[in-house]
Amino acid sequence: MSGSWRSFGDEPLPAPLAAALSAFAEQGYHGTSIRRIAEKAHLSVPGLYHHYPSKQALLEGLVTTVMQELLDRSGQAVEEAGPSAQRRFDHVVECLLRFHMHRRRQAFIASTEIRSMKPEVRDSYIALRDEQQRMLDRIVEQGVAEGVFATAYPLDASRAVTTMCVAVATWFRPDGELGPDQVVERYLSLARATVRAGSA
Amino acid sequence: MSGSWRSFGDEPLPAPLAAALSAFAEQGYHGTSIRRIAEKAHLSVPGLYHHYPSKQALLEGLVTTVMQELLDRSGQAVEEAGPSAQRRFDHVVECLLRFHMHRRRQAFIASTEIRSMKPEVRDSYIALRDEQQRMLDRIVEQGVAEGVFATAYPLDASRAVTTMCVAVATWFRPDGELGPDQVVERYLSLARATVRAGSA
DNA sequence: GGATACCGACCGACCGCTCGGTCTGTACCG
DNA sequence: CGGTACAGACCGAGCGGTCGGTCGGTATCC
Repeated sequence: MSGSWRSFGDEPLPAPLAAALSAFAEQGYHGTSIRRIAEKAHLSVPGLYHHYPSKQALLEGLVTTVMQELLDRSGQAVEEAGPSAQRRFDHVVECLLRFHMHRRRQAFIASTEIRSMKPEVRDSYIALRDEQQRMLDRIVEQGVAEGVFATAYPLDASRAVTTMCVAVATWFRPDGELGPDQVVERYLSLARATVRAGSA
Repeated sequence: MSGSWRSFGDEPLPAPLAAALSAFAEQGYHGTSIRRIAEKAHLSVPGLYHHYPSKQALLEGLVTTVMQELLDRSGQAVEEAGPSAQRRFDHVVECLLRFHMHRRRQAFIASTEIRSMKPEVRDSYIALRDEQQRMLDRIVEQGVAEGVFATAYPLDASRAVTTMCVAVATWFRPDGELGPDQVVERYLSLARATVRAGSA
């Protein structure tokens, strides 16, 4: 379906994951006790462990699904954009921005709790994250090769653009003064400038 | 002294702070036990408490000094730049970049452990951080007013530039393939592009 | 009656922190 | 110059409490 990467019907997380999400976002992984998560999920501690085998499994359940979703949406966004580097770039950046506004807490946890992941969880997360970065890298390189982007440092610019999009998750608030569409407009303009896109 | 904001003679931290720094950087605040810090400092637990009254005091000792130092250096950098918005911008960005390479672990902890700070520590840290942001905000606004920066969104561009400079602390490695001077050259170019500075 | 969904009670380990000391100086007194 | 007084630096042992996780159940549904 066209543009489906743009829409976020808020399918609810299972109660234990939703509880872990809000607790981790507030206190961090190590700062959150399993009892606090159980309490937020309206469950006893053994009740919680009936659904998830460990605290680490809760973190894993949050971060692997979220990165996979981002990757899927980005793939759709690029595919829909067609061959133009400019359009591909715009679509991926918009996708990154919308994702980090609508999934802000999951994305925030995934990027800040890397240290708390056990090696296998961390490795698979980083692999997905690198794949996401390379997707944008290739687009910027394509744009530079075609002469539509004029940056002298394509890979650094690509990383910088990703960084500023990801950082949106740290300050965006649904009830803030800027709505998602305004943020997309502004940050798309900034991202284009960073790679020195031809248009204004 | 001219350019003193550029030079980082590595004055060593007191042993307990150095130990806390490396432990917090590896495991995070809540993921680090006081015993682990004591071990790294070659001290017993009571020996550690002889120097610092609490675990929180170690965190405070790391984050308040580091933000104050950044603010001091930025002030010097701006002052040395004179009245030109372009030169002021360049100096502050270079200062941010060099700081986040040379003080990367302190800066990383300060920005990632905000949740772990007790309210008074957090409040004073955030006040310093905001002051740093406003310093760059005013420069970008000045540049836009004078017509040397063409960005349509000065405050968003200013935040984006800060974000990409701060993020350098998360990936820069002293033994990496890019040295500090190269990073400054590249990111200064990116930062100028982001605010649409007149020069190439 | 088996599977699913839970819970009260509990476990060993570890948490941040403190108690009651022991050292090694160093300063001053006679 | 020996002796006393004191302070800073440090530690073994252990405090009350919380941690992640588990055991042995019960209630409910198909």
